Amino acid sequence: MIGNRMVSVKRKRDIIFRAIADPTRRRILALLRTRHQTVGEIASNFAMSRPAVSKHLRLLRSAHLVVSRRQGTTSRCSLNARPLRAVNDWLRDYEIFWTESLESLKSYVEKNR
Amino acid sequence: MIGNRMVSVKRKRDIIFRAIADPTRRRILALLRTRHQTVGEIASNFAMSRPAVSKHLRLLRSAHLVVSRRQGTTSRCSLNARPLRAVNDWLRDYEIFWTESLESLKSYVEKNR
DNA sequence: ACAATCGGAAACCATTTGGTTACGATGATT
DNA sequence: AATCATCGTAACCAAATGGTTTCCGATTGT
Repeated sequence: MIGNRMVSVKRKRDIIFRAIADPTRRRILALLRTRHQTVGEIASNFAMSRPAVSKHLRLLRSAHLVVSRRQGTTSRCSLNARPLRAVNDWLRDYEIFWTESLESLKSYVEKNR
Repeated sequence: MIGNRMVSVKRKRDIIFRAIADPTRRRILALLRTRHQTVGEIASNFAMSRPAVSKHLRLLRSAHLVVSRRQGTTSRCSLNARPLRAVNDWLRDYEIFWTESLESLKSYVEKNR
C-alpha cells in the first residue's frame, strides 16, 4: 500500500544520506563527475586498497548514485546524480532559514544607505 | 595560512554531512524548525532515552546546526540552518546532472509535438 | 537549608563501519 | 591451454556509533 511506499521512500533517503556522509565516497562522486571510470582507475586515486574502494562503491551503488556496467574484465562506473534530488528537496525546507537572514540583511542595508 | 583554513573548512563540511546522516538527528532538526524547544521536550518525541537524544544534540551542536542557551534549569535549543548552505553548495555541482535530463526531455517534447 | 528537576558526563555494551589480506570467478592474451 | 588482469566477496580486525543505566552539578522552589 501507500504506507509501504512511504517507508521505502524514507529508507531510500536514509541510504542516500548515509552514502554521501563519507568523504571518500563524496570524492568518488566528484571523480565520476568528469568522466566514467573503472574500479581500478577510481582506486588509484586513493591511498587505501582496492577492495576498500570496492566496498564504498557497493554502498554508492545501493544508493543508485553510481551505476556500473561490466565491460570485459573491467567495470565502467558512472555517476547517477538523480537520487541527490532527494537531498535537494530536503534542503528546501531549511533554505528559508538562511535566505531570510540574507533578506533581513539586505533590507537593513536598503534602509540605512 | 590559507592551507589550514581550507582543511578546516573541509573538516567542518565533513562534520555537517555526518550530522545530517542520521535520521534521528534529521528529525530533531525538523522539530526545531517549528519552534525552539528544551532538551526534555525534544526527547519526549523519541522512544529512546534522554541521554541518547542529548548525545545527538551534542553532535548537532558541534556542527553548529543547533545552538542552545541555558535558561534556568532548562536548555533552549534552537535551529541554526546556516551550515546547511555548505550542503547546498556541494549539491550545486551535481544539479546539472538531474536538470540536464529534464532539459533533454523538454527539448524532445518541444521537437516532437 | 533541602528536596526536586533538568541536562550533561561517565562507564559500559552491541552493532556498524571502514579498513586489511586472501581467495575466487570471469574475461582477455599469448 | 595456460596465464594474467580485473574485480567482487569472505574472513577478520580496530575503531566509531548509537544506545543503555548511573551519577553529578547547577538551578529552582518550598
